[in-house]
Amino acid sequence: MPDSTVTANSRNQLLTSLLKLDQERLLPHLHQIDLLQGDVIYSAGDDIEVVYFPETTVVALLSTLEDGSTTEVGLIGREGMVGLSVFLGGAITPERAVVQVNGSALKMAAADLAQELRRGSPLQVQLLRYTRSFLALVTQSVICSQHHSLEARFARWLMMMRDYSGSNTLPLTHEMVAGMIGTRRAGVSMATRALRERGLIASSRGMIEIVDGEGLANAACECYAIIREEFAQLHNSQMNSRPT
Amino acid sequence: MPDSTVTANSRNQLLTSLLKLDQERLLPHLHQIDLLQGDVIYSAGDDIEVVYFPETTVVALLSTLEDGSTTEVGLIGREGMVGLSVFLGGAITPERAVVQVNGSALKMAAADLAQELRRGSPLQVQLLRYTRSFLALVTQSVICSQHHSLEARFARWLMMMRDYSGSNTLPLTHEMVAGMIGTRRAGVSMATRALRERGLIASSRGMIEIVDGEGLANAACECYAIIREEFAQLHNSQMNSRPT
DNA sequence: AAGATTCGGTACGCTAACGTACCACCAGTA
DNA sequence: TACTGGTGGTACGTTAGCGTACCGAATCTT
Repeated sequence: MPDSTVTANSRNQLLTSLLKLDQERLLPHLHQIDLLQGDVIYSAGDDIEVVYFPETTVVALLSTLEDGSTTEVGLIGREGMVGLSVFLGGAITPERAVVQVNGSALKMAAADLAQELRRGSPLQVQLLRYTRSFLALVTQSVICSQHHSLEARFARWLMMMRDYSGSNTLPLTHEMVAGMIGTRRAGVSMATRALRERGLIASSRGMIEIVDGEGLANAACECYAIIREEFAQLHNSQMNSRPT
Repeated sequence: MPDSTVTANSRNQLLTSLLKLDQERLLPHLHQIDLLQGDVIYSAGDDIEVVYFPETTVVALLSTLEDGSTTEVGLIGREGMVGLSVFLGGAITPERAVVQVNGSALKMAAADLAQELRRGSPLQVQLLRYTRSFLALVTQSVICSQHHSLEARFARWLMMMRDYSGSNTLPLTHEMVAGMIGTRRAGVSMATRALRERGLIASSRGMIEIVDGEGLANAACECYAIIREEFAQLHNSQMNSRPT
């Protein structure tokens, strides 16, 4: 597929919200790439040289402590960009970015993004909005990890993964999930059993399937609805500024 | 004191990092105000009509759950601005903002800020940088509240309050602290006793005093150093772009 | 000075989650 | 086919922190 169709067909909402004129200027700098689950896009402390606009892939930002324990602090899908730090005026990223769901993204050199922003691109406004939503997501995670039970957080996380990936079938080991929601592997196993016994999910080796989405949403903490609402608003504003 | 000296003398680092030219354009829109501990600047869901540039005051952003429990998600002092949402393209704030430390701030109508930004002010770059640091603060809080003990988080919080307020003597009730770090009042009382027995703090009714700052920093979780480093970098970049 | 209110110290039982460990099993590989 | 590493189920003792409650002391009010 020729590069010239990349942006027009892109499913990344930051890009599609731009005018044709602006999209075409970005085109030569964008390159499609397929990302695989487990790919490490950035390690903590890396210089960011490339940013990514997910189309169908989903990327997690992970924060790591001295003792090696990790927690996911944010998910990024087609509504956003991986490498926000560049936009926010920093060269390095404080978190690890790991691909959660196989899929496509468009990549772009950080320098090209910086130049595009310097010329006063409308992308600036879109990125500001996105930053707001992303900040809301992280903010909610603070109080969530403080006050909500493992099971409720797990349910929320599964629902969010479903929304981001568009699939009820998630190829995940308990170990991976544990690293995301910041608990032990054994804890995830127990939560999985609890949710399965309530008829909300099914699971097999390396695979979790959402059987009853509505029920799972109810099992999730309030944070799910709050975040969903925030990103629904972002989506609307992105679509509203989209060229016809 | 006449308004004309407000900006030049301001101790808000976002403002002092600007060129005289830009400062003078902002001047007519800035008004000094004294804030008192407990003042609620925004309630959750409020339309933001005014933003604040703290000079000596410290403001906390609080997130609240359905059951009424709260947790602080960020502190804002003279390095930043209260009302970031305006900058990020939103009109409403998702969190409550409450004054923690008596002091001065400069306030400005949100509309005036928006206009200033529309004209391509250098303030934009400063606010982007600040957003980056603030996001780093919130991000760290996610993993912190997930993995660190009450006592360590309490120690970190005290140290941050010391840094922000510039005073070792903090007028705080246990109840207030509990609302900040997201626990029970009784938990704060116990943590206070533990830290006092270690000779790190002293306390009396409505007052906590840091006796051994270095020791308290050691008692705090690693998050303290990480956040401190992030804001030290912000401070440097703010000072470097400051007019001579 | 008396009364009311806020604040802090402390205690009790309880539960979620931890760290760890062991085992069965499934899926590749030799 | 047997071996091996990754995965998930489950269990045990431990603990941090919860919810709640009660009381005395400090402070404010009148």
